[in-house]
Amino acid sequence: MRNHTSGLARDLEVLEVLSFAEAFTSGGLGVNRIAELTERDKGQISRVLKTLSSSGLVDRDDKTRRYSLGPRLYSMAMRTKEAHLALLSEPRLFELVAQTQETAHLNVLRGGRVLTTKTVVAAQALRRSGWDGIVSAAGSTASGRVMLAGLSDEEIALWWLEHAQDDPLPALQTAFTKPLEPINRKVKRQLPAKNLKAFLKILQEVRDLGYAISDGEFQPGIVDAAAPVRDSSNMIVAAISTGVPKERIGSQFDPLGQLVSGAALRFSTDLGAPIIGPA
Amino acid sequence: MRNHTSGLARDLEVLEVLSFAEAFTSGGLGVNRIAELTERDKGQISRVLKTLSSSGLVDRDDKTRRYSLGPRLYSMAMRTKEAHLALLSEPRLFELVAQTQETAHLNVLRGGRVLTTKTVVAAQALRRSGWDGIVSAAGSTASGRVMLAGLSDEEIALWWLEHAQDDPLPALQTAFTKPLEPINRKVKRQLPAKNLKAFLKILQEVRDLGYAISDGEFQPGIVDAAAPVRDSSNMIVAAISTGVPKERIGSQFDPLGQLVSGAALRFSTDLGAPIIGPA
DNA sequence: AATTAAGTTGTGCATAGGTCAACTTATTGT
DNA sequence: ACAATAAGTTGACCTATGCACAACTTAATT
Repeated sequence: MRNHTSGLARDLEVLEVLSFAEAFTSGGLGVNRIAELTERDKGQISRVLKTLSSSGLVDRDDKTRRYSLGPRLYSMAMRTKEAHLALLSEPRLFELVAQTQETAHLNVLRGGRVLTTKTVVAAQALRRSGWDGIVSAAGSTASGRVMLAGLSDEEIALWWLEHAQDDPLPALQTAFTKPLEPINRKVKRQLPAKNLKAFLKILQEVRDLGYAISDGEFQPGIVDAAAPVRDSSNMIVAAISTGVPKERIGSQFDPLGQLVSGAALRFSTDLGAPIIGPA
Repeated sequence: MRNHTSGLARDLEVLEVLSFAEAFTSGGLGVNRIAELTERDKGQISRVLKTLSSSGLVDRDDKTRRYSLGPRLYSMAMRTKEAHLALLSEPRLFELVAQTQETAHLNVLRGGRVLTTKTVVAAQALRRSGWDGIVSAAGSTASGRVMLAGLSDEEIALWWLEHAQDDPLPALQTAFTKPLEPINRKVKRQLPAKNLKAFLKILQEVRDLGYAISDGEFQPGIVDAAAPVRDSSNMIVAAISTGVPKERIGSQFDPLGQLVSGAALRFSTDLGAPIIGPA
């Protein structure tokens, strides 16, 4: 079968590059730099950027001739379902922060990874540039597991086949940091479970508990707890999570799990989820 | 001249359509509908959507086979927040300028440095052609201190270890533009505090006050005052600052600090920050 | 089960876009 | 100030891309 949209896919890489650049540079990137990073011809990149900027997805600074992500992107994003979820989740995340005194997140599942769409930090904390938009391998985070646990075993098996090998970080990010080296996909990552069977067993435990725990898997020394958020059709659409330093709770996971579960349950009812008794 | 990116432009129309639809429909649009709205072949639209959804820009509901705007859009937009902050801050900076008759800035923290992203100059100010884009060592500016004060002491200690030796000049920017050359760290700068302990003490004072003062540290003869800006997650995302010639206010710092605090607080509520009582 | 609608995949052929180079406009250095 | 170098834009050839149309597969409706 032929591809038929590889040109589009290539052009979208320009957006990816600009997205990463946003975090590291100010003032955007020039045509040449983008051409290098995407390994394409600068002439073509010049034309692609012209089109992208005429749509408003990227912004051109006429003075410096540099490009960065545009305002249209922002206004579009505000219309996504994730944006609504992020907005609506706010009060519940604040409640959770008040209870735990730790930073709380709202996460969604995208392919093999978990994407943080909203973060509420505890009063006296400033998480450097925030985790919003950061993705990580779904299988090794509490949030990922709690969302996967909502699937049937067959669906999980399919997911496993498709995504178990996904890198924990998007390949482009490393490509960006070391722009001259080819994308290296060899890096192995530690799966929380070596095989599907063990993974299914873990997810069964998650179902029984109602929440998931990650003991230092995502960040060393941090215990993460996550619970599922369901919408009005009782589908799991997101996860609420929070991370606590290991020394604060030791191995007393349950109280934390209960708090996170409570927050997720209240948010679910906000969204119109049916109230169900203890499963 | 030939067009060279009209295919891309056509494909971007799909995003436009989806963005438009987001407001009026729930559950997204199907391939056929999108093909109608864009006046294109449904086969091709099917393929375009596959590409767009594999990039995460659009989201496919496998159950209903409908497409809507995706989470990647949201995470990209979150990275542009800095740029939008600069835009949104304008009216509040103008207010502050009206009150102080001095130039006001919006600053963000980037690594060990403070970056000025927006400047509003007072009418009768000597034209310094703007500080925008200028970076300076975070520890020795009022803005840097006020943003660092939002961190816990442990996080500040980490920051100190990592960044206390950073040059006042924008190493990050050049490092990015010329990734192969080592960052030059030889330049010494004067720290406002010689050691971490003294620095922590200063930041504690900043917390108590609600604003930070820099008496001639940044520029000789200029007193800078800065206050923290918080977003809807209650996270400190920027600082508003203003500099006044020493002879204008002598050592009467508080009135200036109050003005800057007020401006920062109003801007914070613009951004949806929770209104909290005196901490 | 039959009918209709929605979505996906296959293939020839025209054209969009990749390559490379000439040109124009900034930036740097002497 | 000028030359030299770098960054960005435009031009033209030619092939791979993606469009049109249709065949096919899958889901919804009767």
